[in-house]
Amino acid sequence: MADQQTPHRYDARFACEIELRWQDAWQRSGAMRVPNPGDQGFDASKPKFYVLDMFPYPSGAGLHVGHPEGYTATDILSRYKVMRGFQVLHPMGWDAFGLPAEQYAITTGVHPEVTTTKAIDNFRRQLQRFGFMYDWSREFATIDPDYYRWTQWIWLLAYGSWFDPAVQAARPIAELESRLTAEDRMIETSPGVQTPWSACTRRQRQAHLDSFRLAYLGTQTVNWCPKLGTVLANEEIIDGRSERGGHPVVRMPLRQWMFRITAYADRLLADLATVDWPDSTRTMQTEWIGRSEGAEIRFVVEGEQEPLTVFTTRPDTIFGATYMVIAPEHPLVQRAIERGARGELHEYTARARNRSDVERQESKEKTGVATGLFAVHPATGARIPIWTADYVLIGYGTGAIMAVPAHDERDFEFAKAFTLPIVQVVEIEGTPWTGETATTGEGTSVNSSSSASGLQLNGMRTSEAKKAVIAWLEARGAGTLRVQYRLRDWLFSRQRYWGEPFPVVFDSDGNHFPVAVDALPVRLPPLADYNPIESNTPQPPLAKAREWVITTAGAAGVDPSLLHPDTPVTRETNTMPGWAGSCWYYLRFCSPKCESAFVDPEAERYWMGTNGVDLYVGGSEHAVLHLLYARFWHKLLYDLGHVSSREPMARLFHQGLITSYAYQRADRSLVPVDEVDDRGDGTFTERATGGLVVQIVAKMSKSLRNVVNPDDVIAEFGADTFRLYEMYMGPLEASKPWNTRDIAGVFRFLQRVWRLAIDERDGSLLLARAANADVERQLARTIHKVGQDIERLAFNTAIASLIELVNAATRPTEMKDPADGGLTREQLERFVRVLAPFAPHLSEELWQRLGESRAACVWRSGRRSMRRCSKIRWSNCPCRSRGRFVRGSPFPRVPMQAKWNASRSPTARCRRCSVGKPRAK
RNA sequence: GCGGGUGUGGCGGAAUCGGCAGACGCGCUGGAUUUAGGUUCCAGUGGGGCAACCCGUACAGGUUCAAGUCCUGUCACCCGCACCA
Repeated sequence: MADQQTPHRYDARFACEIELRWQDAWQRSGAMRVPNPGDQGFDASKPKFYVLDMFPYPSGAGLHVGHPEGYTATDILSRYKVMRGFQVLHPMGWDAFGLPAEQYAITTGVHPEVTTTKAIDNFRRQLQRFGFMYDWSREFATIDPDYYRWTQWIWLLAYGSWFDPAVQAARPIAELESRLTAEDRMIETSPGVQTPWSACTRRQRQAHLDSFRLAYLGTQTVNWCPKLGTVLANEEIIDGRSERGGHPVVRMPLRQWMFRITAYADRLLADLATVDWPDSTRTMQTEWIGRSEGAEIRFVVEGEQEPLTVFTTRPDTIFGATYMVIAPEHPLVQRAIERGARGELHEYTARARNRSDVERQESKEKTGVATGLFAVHPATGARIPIWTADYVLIGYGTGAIMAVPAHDERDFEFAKAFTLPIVQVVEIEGTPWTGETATTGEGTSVNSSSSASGLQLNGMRTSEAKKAVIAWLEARGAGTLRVQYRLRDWLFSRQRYWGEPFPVVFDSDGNHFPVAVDALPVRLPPLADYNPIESNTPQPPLAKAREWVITTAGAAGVDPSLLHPDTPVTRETNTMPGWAGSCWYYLRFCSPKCESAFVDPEAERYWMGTNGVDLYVGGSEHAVLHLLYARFWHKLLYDLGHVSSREPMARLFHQGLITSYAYQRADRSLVPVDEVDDRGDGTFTERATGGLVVQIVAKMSKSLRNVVNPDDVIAEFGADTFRLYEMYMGPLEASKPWNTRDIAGVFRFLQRVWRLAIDERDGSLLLARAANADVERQLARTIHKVGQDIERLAFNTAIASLIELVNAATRPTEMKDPADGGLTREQLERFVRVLAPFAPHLSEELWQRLGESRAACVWRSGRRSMRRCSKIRWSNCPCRSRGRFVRGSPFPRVPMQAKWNASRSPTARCRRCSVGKPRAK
């Protein structure tokens, strides 16, 4: 607190006062507005820089200290880039559809829009208090009808498109239709029946086209989460439980809207090489897509028309296939039951179906039942039994495998459990075959020949044998090369209320029809009761809005040429998942008010350019889900000519998690932070008992009472200190513990800055009469370093060098005349510029007191000559005598890179070293 | 189990290219200023030793004139995936 002697001290009250004043001034002057091409103030000569934060889900709990971490980083970079002459787009908005608001509505009956709007207002207030340079005129939320209108529009675009394998890109489905008409192609109208296009009924044609749409209605085994009352995408499930809430998930077949993301698997994979993203994230996406090359092999099944098709990555081990396994859900199981298999089979498949994924995860013990069917080995002609077991998944490959127990651990375990034959067919160097375990990996084929079929693999390397088998299979029509992905199509329907409605209706026969683009948005109807409808088949809450659901084609906005306006129709009652709005928001920020398109093409070309967003900052928890989905939508838009870059985000950066300290008793139970005393010697005690507790690092959580509220911190130190503290904690990408005690350090730094320039007694400027040469050199070096550090997002070291500079320039107490120390007016002006991106309010205040205006605040790098360390260029001494450094030896920099040779040997050099001279700073 | 990452003082961390380990901050110690506390300023602060010096970047080896940094192995923690054929 400022006392009588120092009324002009930089304390929390004063910091808050100038912060609010400047925030208001920036807001009123429109300093944060960013013009678009064609707008007033737009300067086409300036390069653009688009920096984006992952927009938040505005929860009722308000801002968390984790939010401002990334936002401060991007704000510093934005302010720096503006000073460097860039036109910077740095927007903010709200990812506002989602489960928490809906679940709150279920318990309280308050409409999600009410709670969400309130939460948004609170988030905006909190963010504005940090002085972030967001262009608030571009703000929007995904729940705004003006926004979700275009989310629905993009969905219709996918609905009206197909993936043309010839060009590996999305094309309008009308092109496919005209091609079918022109070529009068034969299409499959029912299993095994081919009909020429011209002879097909309208229904048949429609069904055929529907099977190609990128957004399509598919019956799939879905992940139903009873607790959440909705289905979930594969990506939203971790260890058989919902990512959100950790509730159990069961599998059931359901007709749902899907996205054909698998069509883009290869491009999503290949283009990862073109972006500047963290390796960890690219690896995770690569693994999620899970491309594997192998063969599809068709086995003849005794007494069946249809062959059994399997997928294997090791076709070379075909001679080691001693049995087959099909998933319990495989159609052939049903055939086996029909053909009179034992009751055991029926029992097993029924049990496997009901077994939740959680249970499946828990026990990996192999179970299974023989189906009684036999397949014929294509090379040897041997009869091999077909089993069913739940270790084979219906969702991957063909849901069937040829089991090669000798060279696959899972098959080996199963063969041991059911005493099935095991035949070694690969010899692996360094891993001798013992028959005790499976040997996996590549090697040389053995026991792999059959004179009858002419397939000879013995002696071949694995890669060679694979090719030979595939060629042999293809020649006989018994199989082919195949690429398989782990990635599945994206389940896009949710049985929720608080999401974007699908712009689609159904007639009484269940045919679907799109809502015309000019009838968008399809608005979410209000509802009194948000509870999910209890039912065996999942029923979305929207079904309760009966007047909305039951309507006519005309009222719903279906094109009259598709359906007569009086036709009774029902609306789709599923809604889109939370990811929908975040898939394209970065595009809307380019022209948030555009009414004629989802994005204004000129604005899109300017801000997105050919590489997309220049820097995207957000948590690594979105490494797969959001970032994969957004890339998919972007590629779809790219194919259809709506965006100009192949990838949405050129550079990606994940800020680390801000954790907190927690305290543990000897029995590992946790003690709330506010019940612990620091004894100051690195040990901690529990206040109530006096017992020793151990400090650990944990996520902030209510139960540990270690959650830090940004509002409280700002009230105590000001926003500039908060910003500086979070940036000074450590590397941006690292996870680091919040330590309230450390904030004082950066607060004191800002006080020193203030005291350096301002007399605390009367508020007047304190300026040095003449520049000190050492301080001047350090200032030049600091400006250079801070610029470099900002570019590489190393804010912690940038701040450290600012502190060093201020420490060097600080006047000692005993100095009588303040003009003998500190910085000159000109030096102070340069210093304020480098400080400004980090502590914008304090800097602006000093800048104004120096009589300058913000517009003139450009970044000026120091003169190179002034950055040199000192007049005598001392350098690192490579000289060692008996393995020891000899200090203080002068040594030119260049030869360090040069090769060492005898004449330059350290001993020779050290003879010339002048030991004992001081090292220059 | 597989893949990726991280291990540096009492604490957060620095060392960008293989070149004086511990910048900067917290905490702690001492001093000056102050009636006092606080504030501010100055100095010290990896461990051992009176010292010169010795030891020190998870552990064990290796490469190199030189290793926190590169290589091999081990351990611990974190993240992702997990019966994906």
